[in-house]
Amino acid sequence: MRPYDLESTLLGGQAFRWQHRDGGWEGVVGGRWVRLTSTPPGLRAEVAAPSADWGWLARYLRVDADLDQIIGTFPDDPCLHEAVAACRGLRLLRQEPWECLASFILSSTKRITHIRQIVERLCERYGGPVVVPPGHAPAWEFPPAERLAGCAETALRACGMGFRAPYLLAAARRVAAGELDLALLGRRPLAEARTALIALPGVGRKIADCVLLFALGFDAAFPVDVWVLKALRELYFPRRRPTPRRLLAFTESHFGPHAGYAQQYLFHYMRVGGLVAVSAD
DNA sequence: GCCCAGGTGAAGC
DNA sequence: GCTTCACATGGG
Repeated sequence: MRPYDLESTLLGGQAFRWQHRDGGWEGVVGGRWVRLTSTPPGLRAEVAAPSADWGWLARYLRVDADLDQIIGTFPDDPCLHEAVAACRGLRLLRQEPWECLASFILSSTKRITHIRQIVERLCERYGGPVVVPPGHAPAWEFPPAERLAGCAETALRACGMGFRAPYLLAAARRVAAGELDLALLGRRPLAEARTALIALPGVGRKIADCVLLFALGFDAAFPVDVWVLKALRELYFPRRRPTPRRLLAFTESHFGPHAGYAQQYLFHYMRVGGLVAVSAD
């Protein structure tokens, strides 16, 4: 297996439930408790309930993704190569669409640590318990849309999500009612899937692209948040500030078919402070 | 106390 | 079309 960096992948702002414990990463995938450890050149997974087939985990971790091939499609651009070199083994996950959508609805103007807190509170209160190893602290699944659709807005607010509560509730109701079929979106063209997501209140281009990229398999999606915006401006438009329209056109044309991977490398690179050294040159 | 956070929607030029 | 601002909440 090619390099797989669990820390930058699991804690880098794609998913919000993984916890570092005793040298491993513990989380819940598809209602199953999992503990992952890095055992170069591979990964080791422990589960609490017997599992005959590991397809669900391989799919989530995208272990079949050929990282070298993907990086090979990036433009020949020194800034991007520097970002890639700085976090070798950073991967994209393929998350459950509902969990991903709900989590990113909660993400607007929130720090990653705080998003994690809100999501965990939501799971503790409304997610069913999952099987954990004997003696292990309890763990919960991510609450299904049907469960949250039945909650009062005030109950959701009590999880600390503030003005995002009505947005989460509206999304849960539409998914639970079958008016929005997230699995189906993954089989539609990117633009169509994006339009369907943006139709939800509280979901704009950025959150839609996160869901397209992190859950629905659209590697060309390119979420632009404050960090990536900063990276794009400093690296590619150092002189004058581009209009949002022009910036969008650039992200859609410059980075290639796996633009979303490039985005994640830039995001991670900015957050660990790598760009400071580059722009100081 | 003040500032800001993996944004969005509405209102103002 | 582009810019500005409110929107809850918690941590630095």
